[in-house]
Amino acid sequence: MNKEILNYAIEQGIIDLSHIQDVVNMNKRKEILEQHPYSIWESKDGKWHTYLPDKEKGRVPRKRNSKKDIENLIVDYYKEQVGHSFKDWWEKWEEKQVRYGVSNNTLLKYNSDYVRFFKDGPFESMDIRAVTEEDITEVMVKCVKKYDLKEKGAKALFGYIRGVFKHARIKKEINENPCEYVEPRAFLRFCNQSLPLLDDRVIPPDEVEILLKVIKEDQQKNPSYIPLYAVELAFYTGMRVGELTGLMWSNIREDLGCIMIQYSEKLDRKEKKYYIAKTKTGKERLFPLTDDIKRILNEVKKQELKNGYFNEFVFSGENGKIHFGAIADCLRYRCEKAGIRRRTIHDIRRTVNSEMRTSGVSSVVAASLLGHTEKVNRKNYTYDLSSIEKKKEIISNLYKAM
DNA sequence: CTTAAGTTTGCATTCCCGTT
DNA sequence: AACGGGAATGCAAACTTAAG
Repeated sequence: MNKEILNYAIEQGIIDLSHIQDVVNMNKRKEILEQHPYSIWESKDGKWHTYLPDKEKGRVPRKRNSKKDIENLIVDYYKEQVGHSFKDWWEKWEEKQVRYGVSNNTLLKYNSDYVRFFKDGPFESMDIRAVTEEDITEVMVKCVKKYDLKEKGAKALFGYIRGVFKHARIKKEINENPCEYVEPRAFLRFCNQSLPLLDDRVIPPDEVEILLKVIKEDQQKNPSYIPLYAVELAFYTGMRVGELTGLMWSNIREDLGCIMIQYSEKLDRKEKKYYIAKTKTGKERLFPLTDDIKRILNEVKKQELKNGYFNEFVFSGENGKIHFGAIADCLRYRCEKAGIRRRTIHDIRRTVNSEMRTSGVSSVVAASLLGHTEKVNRKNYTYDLSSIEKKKEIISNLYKAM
């Protein structure tokens, strides 16, 4: 509401501030009663009943003469907890994280994870001073089972809880951190242990062939649809999707015979704004300008000039530079069209690397081309794509040199 | 480990084209 | 010109994974 209108209404006595206070209190009361997990009922003798949470017994019965009295009891109980609940300390921890400078994207993730794991759950209203390592283990086991969490997910969730308790410990709300007594084994053993299949990570050669064919066909049919060229370029460079949309014409260094992969387009999900920043590792890298890449870039430039899309960014459409969603979606629809399972730009990245590695390129060179460390290259990007014939050849030659 | 980039999912919106 | 159905494309929240 407009501030002047509000002030005017108060001055004129149209709005009475004391009434507003009443409304706030009523709402707060209503809110407290709504989140109370136990029902409120009247017994035959006209008495009113409910339970209140209890850290030892779990819950304790309570009885009063009227509904109003029992509600007052509940409201008072929860008011007592104010400032001490897990929820309150989560908020304090989050505020601290903001002060320490976490990004908006991370903040948004914290919030969505809170809703997912804690909202309306038993943990959020618990008095943090009374939470024991058993309570935490119990919550962890419940969440692991409920959400079928993998080990990483479970560890991330535990990381949140530990962070909140650590903060509470530093602020002297609690004397020791119960998380220190939690045995991760107790919940990790319920984690989903399944590993991703090879086909989930890399695109097999026959599907690469089909996709490139579909892309070619669509380029002929709809040559001004720029994302098609970006997907094609991904197949030749293994670039990250943000790097593709962050690519500028000034990065195409014909003089050096290479592409300077320097920027990455990112999205601030809170502000809903795209921005250009450094690549994920913060480093620039050079990628050779091959004939295929030159061909793609020339076609892009030609189409953009023809349609009036041309600007400083390599991949631009009628509304200016395109965003990574367009490239990801473009690939998705080409897959559907080709009748193969959905693939992502990152699948292409893994495929490009695995092709290099299975044909004998060292991790030093592959990692340098893709812009990550050798360790990351081995851990996340190297999959066996060699055919059984190739393996046969290798095994046949095993002792030839001796 | 924590931080944040990337992917998935499920619509919403726009485009296209044959039909009224 | 308006309609309508299906395909293509765009978008955002929810979820997974990469990488320091």
